[in-house]
Amino acid sequence: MSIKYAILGFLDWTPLTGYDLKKQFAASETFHWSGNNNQIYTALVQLYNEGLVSKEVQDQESGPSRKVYSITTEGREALRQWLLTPPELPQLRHPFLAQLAWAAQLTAVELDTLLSQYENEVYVKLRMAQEQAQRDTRQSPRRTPREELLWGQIGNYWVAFYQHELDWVRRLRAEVTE
Amino acid sequence: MSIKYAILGFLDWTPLTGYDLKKQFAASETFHWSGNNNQIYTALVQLYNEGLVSKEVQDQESGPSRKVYSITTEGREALRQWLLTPPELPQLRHPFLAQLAWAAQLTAVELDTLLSQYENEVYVKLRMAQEQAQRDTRQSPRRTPREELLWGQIGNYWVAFYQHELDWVRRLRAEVTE
DNA sequence: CTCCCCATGTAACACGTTACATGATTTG
DNA sequence: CAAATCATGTAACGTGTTACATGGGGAG
Repeated sequence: MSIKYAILGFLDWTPLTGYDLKKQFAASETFHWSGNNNQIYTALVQLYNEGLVSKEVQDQESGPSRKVYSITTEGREALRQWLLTPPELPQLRHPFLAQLAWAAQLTAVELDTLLSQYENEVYVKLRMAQEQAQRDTRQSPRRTPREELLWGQIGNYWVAFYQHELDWVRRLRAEVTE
Repeated sequence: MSIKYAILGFLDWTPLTGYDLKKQFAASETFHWSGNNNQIYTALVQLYNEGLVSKEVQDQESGPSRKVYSITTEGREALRQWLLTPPELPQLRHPFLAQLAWAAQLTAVELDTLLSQYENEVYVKLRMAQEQAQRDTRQSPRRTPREELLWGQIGNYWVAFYQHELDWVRRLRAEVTE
């Protein structure tokens, strides 16, 4: 469960509640746990039991009490250890390729419709990634130039990925049409 | 469970056993169900119950009896319907980006080591994808030029993906070093 | 009045990976 | 003699998604 380390990373930045973390995860594809209640709250409990985070309960007049989590010294050490572990390769799941694999039996029009739909969806995603990257760089209050560079290149990564995808499908569409 | 449609696709090509399918899946990243026993055999049972495939049991003198599955007319129809469904966007899971997000706290040497490890792993993957693509085109006994084109572009896709990844990490490494 | 935000959590389900279990035949 | 290949399947576990449940406060 690498979500634990992602959480430790955010908490190393500043103390946060489960709800805050949920928003952080939802905001970036890099932390792909799509704003997932289930995993975040259970991971926080586990991290707490392992002593990697501490919590401060703030009772509120209305609603459930906020639980603000902070990283502990042990947590910082665990995070650092994880940072040094060998990198994992990306996992790309691409059901559309499987669809295309058998799509030769479609008519020319049907196939082009499929490709054009895909092209549009990718285009929308690309725009979203671009806006996200801009938002990130504009307000980026990163701690060091190194961190700034890394976050910049990460945002960049997603833009480039969808751009690459778009180029690919456009080329394919052209080839299929002729 | 889109694995069912992937199976139907292969069976539309030629009758196969579960074991054959397992090898097919293992051979290509496009069908990302990593040669997964569990899902293949249960999916076949389900497809059979739904009447989308038929099976011929061949008793053997030794070992378990082979079950050769063929696609039925209903199966062909289901496959065609699936081919026309709106395309799904790719899902890219990239834990290394999450690692990088917090890697600014590492020393320059540690960070470069990490990036160089990653570069090597991606390079290996790229080479594997290239070989796979070559093998595919060389022996490709595809049914139509359209199918040939599509399979070619799919193999191509994986090569381009890892190439893109390699370029990205090399650029990043250069930027971090200076 | 409805919808969204805050804030916590649980439950059910779907999907994926690894390992286990059996056992003959072939290859190194 | 060990190992990989053929060929079937099951079990356990881990991860990920969606929906449910509760309930106050504010905005449109």
